[in-house]
Formats: sequence, C-alpha cells, structure tokens
Amino acid sequence: MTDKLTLDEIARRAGVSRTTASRVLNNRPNVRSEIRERVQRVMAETGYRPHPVAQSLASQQSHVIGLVLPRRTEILFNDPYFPRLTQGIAQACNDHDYTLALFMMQSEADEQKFYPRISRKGLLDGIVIQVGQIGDDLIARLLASDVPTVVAGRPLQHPNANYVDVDNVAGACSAVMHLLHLGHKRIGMITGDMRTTAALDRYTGYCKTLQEHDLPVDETLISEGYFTEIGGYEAMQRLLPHKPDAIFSSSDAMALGALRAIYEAGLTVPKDIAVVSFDDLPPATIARPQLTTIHQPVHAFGVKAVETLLDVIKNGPTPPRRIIMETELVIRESCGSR
Amino acid sequence: MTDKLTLDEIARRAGVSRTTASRVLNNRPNVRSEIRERVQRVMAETGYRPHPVAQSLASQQSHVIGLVLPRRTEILFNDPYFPRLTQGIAQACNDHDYTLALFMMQSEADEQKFYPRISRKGLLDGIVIQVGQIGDDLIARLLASDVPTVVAGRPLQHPNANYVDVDNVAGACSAVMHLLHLGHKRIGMITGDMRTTAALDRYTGYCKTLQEHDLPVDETLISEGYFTEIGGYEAMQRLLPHKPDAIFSSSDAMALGALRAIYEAGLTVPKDIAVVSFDDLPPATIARPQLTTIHQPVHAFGVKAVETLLDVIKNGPTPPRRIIMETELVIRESCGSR
DNA sequence: ATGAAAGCGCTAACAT
DNA sequence: ATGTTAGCGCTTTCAT
Repeated sequence: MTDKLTLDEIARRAGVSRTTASRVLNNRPNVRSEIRERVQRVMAETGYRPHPVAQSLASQQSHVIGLVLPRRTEILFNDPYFPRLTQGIAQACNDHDYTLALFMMQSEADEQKFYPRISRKGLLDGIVIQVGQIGDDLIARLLASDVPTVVAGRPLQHPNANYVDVDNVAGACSAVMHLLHLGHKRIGMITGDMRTTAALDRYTGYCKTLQEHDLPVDETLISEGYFTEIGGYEAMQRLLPHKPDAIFSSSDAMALGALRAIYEAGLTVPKDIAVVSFDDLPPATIARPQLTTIHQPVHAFGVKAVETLLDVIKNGPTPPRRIIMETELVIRESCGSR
Repeated sequence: MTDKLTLDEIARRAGVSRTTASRVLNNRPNVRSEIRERVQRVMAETGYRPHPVAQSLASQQSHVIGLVLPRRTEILFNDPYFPRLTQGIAQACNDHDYTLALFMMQSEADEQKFYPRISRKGLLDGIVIQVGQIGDDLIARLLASDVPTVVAGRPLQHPNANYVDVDNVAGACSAVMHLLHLGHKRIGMITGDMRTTAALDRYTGYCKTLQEHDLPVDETLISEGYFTEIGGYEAMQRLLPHKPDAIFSSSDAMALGALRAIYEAGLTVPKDIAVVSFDDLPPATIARPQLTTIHQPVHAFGVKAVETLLDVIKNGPTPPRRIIMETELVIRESCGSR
C-alpha cells in the first residue's frame, strides 16, 4: 500500500523538499518550527528510519568504529581482562552513538583478508587496536593507513602512535614497594608473556624498584607465566626451589595458578609466601586468600580508548595523543598486612 | 597527483567501462580473460580497494551481521562461555567474509537507541541474538522486524523462531545418570540463573532423570547459583547442611565455587561429595580435582549460529531452523570414577 | 527559511 | 562480451 519509506516519501507526505526533511532528520537549523514539527510527526507516524548506509555514503562517515584484536585471542579470552575491556569499549560506543565492529584476527589469513577492508576510508571511521605481540606488523600497517587509529596499550615500535595505556611501570613499583615495606627480601616475579609491552613494563617496574633499594635482580626468582593460570602455576613451581618469600605476579589469573602451586607444595599464603598481583579482576576476590593486587581501571580504559579515538577523528591526528591511566594498590589478604 | 581511486578511475585507466571493471572486481563472468587481467593489473598497481559502503548501498546488502547481547552482560562476561561463543561467531564471520558488529546492550536506553538502527534493513544483513532473561522483549521485537534473525539458545516464548541450542536436557540427564551409576542417592543440584532457558532446561533434565529412577526431587537439595562462581559457592553452603552425596552443577564456574565451599566445610571431593558440572571450559581443568563435566561445543555453537543465519539470509525464513547440538560427558576426577 | 541539483561510489537490468 | 543507463537513499553546496 504505502510506498517504500524513503526520505523522499517523507518529504512528499509532509509537503516539503527532501532537503528540508533531511534538515529535520539531522536536527539542523533553518527550518520553521511549525514545519519541523510537521515533518517530525510524519516521521513518527510512519515509523520512518533513515537508511544508515545511504547516510554513510552521502556524509562520508559511517559512525562505525572497529575494534581490532590481534591473533592469539585464545590467551586473551581466557582472562577476564579482555571481556571487560570490550565492555568498556562497547559502552563508550553506545554512549557516543557509534556502532562497534569487532575484528578478531585468528590467523594470518584473516589479517590479509580484512586489512584491505578496514584500512580504507569508508567502512570504519576509526580503529581501536589492541597491542599484540611485539613485532606484529598489523599495527604498523594500520597506523600507516588512511584510518584514524588509537592503540590500546603501548606499541613498543611506534612511540608516536596515538595510544592509551595504564602506568604499568608505576603499578609494578607500588606492588614491589608494598612487599618491601612488609620486610620481604627475596621477592620473586611471575611475568606475563614477555612479547607484550604490558609484561615488559611490569617487569621493568619490578627491576627498577629492587635496584632502587639496593637489592639484586635474581634471575632464578623470575619466571614467565604467559598471563595464564596454568602458566602461573608452572612458573611458581619453577620458583619454589629458590625459596622466595614473596611473589609479584603480573596478573590475577597467574596468581591463582601460583597459589595452587604453593598449596600443593605444602606452603601457605601469606605466612610462607606473600603474593601481590596485578589487575584486580574477579579472580582477585575469588582467590583464597583474597589477593592484594594492583587495580587497573579496565572498563575506564576501554572508554578512554574510544573517546581518544573520537577526539582524533574529530580534531585530527596532531598532536599525537598519549594517555596514561593510573593504577592503585588494593590491599586484601595475600600479603598478610592489615 | 592521481585522481581519487574509484571504480570509474580504474575503468578509465584500463580503457573499459565501469561495468566491466565492476564485473572484474566481483569475479563475474562475461569478461574476456585478456581484459580481465588488464583490469586486475590496474587494480593491483594502484592498490584499489572498493568502497564497502557504496557497494552496500548499490547491492542492498551490507555483508555485516550483528551480534546482539542482551542486558546484564556483567554476568555473561565473567564466565569464559561468552568470550568463547563470540570467538566462534567471529571466526565464522571471517570465514564467510562477513563483518561482525557487536551490540552489547547495557541498559534499557541502549536498546531503545539501537533498536531503530538494527531492526531496519540496511546496516545489518542479519542478527544473531543471545537469549537473555525470560521476558526480555528485545527478541520479540527483533523477530518481528525486517531483519533475518537467529537466536543463540532456546527462546522460551518464541518456539517458532530460528534458533540453535545445545541439548541441555539430555546433557543434564547424562550428568545425573553418571552419578546414579556411581551409586549416589542424594544428588543435589546447583542451578544457573532460573530466568534463562539454559538453566531451566538443565533443571528439567535433572528432575526427569531422578524421577525416571524413582528418586524424589528434594527441594532442599536444589539451590540457585546464578551461573557465577560466588553464586555456586553460596548455593553449596546452603546445600551442605542437607548432606548431599553428589552435586550436579549447571556450570563449571559454579562448580569452582562449590568446591571452595566444600573444602571450607572440611569435606573432600570426590570422597565425601562427587561433583559433575556443565560446560567443559578452562575452569574444569584448572579445578582441583579436575571436573567431570558435560562438554558443550561452544565454539562450534557460535559457528553454527552464524551459518544458520547465513542460510536464512540466503534461502529465506521458511521453514524455521531449529538446530540442537549434542553434549558429551567428560570424565575427570571430581566423581572418583576414572 | 526553503528547494534544486549535484553528487557519494558502486551494482545491475537492459541493450547491443 | 561490453557498454549505457538508471538507480541505491541520503547529504550538501548553492541559489533564491
């Protein structure tokens, strides 16, 4: 019965030109309020919804931003970190009226396939890309593309990129400081996957703090846990023979694994070994004892990444944005203090 | 220097019409191979990439599908189930050359805002929507919209919708059967959030199996754990005074909580209480003892949801698709049987 | 304040 | 096998 519901049709029914209808649709000025209301009424009555793709083509902006996750997402998706980050990003997209497109690169082939589509102006107004492993060249290619890009995490090889990160070095420092204040001397570390900047930076903070207190950095007290529970478990097993009196774990999930290893060895936390970890995600409160940990604002981090991107989209790429967010020590039970 | 790189420009440089260039771009027949190669060469040399939005507008299909997650995503995103599902869905999208748009509805307002955009033909070629809580009307509205929709999980109020689900009833049956075979009589259950069909169906399977073996369904042995670790912990605490000799937990995460409660009560698994859970996600193997659990094919489930959607998009909505995937009992340590 | 007209970059029906 | 032509549904100068 009714014709297809285009803006032309709305204009016709309201007795105005398509231009005016468009003005009303986009809340632009220069429309007599009487006419504006008439057009709005027609739109409401007919249940008109503009065609987003047509709007995109005409306006040259899609109102879609892409979240690009590098390979090895299995790792990422077993830690609650990632879902939380995604949630923050999605939240910000909703709030700013952007649609979120998710690109989970699961293989080299996926990257090859999607790169042409997303590196081109058109589909995406901008990209948030999660830093992956060092040497990952997808970031480099995206940064060189036409599309505004913000990196979530510090891109080691691209210091001039727009990025937002958490102050991993400072966070690690305050973790180790806490252990030092409690009188621990043989402080071991379980690192994350050392091909990521987050793991490297936390390691840096650990070393720096020890050195500043004239303590040796003992290689036998450091073991890589790859950010997984099982990795933390195995790392702790390697560390136990060297008798650390405290452990700084680079993530809550790894700390959970470390606790398992410690208990299996017949030791107790915090009596025999104190533990501080990093993240303050659900595992921290599920663990027994509950984990003293470095809180990082994951949700806010995601929001900030999007808002930074929107800023770049709106105001251009210069100067490069560099946002560093603060962490905070949260004291619970795993260090025995308080 | 060079003009903007449109298909017109490619056609001009290759000395053909835009139509021919389009044919080459889309690998369509009716182009002399000599010409095809020439056009392809020009495209490659210039680094031409088609404008996806223009393609969408002209072809009336976007090659984008939406994944809609209902409210209360905090629950969803603390369980590894959801990330896994998303991964399967993303994988399938990649493989079939579709872009995935993620809609995480975090509030009523989000739904109001996005509904007009996604329920309209144009942005999305189709939608995969995760069942939420019973009574959620977003599903109803989406099912009534112009856009092909497949539900992930059984939509209680919409038996005629296209959906894919896991056989939760059968899975729960085999879990309880396993406990019965091992000689357990007082089999308790920790249910999921009873506003979801997954929780209801597993509960149904539990009751049915008991009844088929002439055992009573004892309300004091049943407690709601809401699919969270902490919920499982608290549910188990409520159950302990009633002395179950076995527990069927509706998810691995809840089983983890149950184990915690059992240990804190000074009891042992499987000696004092046997545990079977549901999911077979990472928590199952992290737990000590490792969990005997009902494996559900989460990744494949996501893939299937997308493939079903693509089928509906291609071949129309009739007949309604109803895909039920099988589960499988995985025996580990938490029941004491090998 | 309003409208005419020219795109946005592509696909596809139709003609040759 | 190739090209002509007419859209797809909207935004946006530019006149008036």
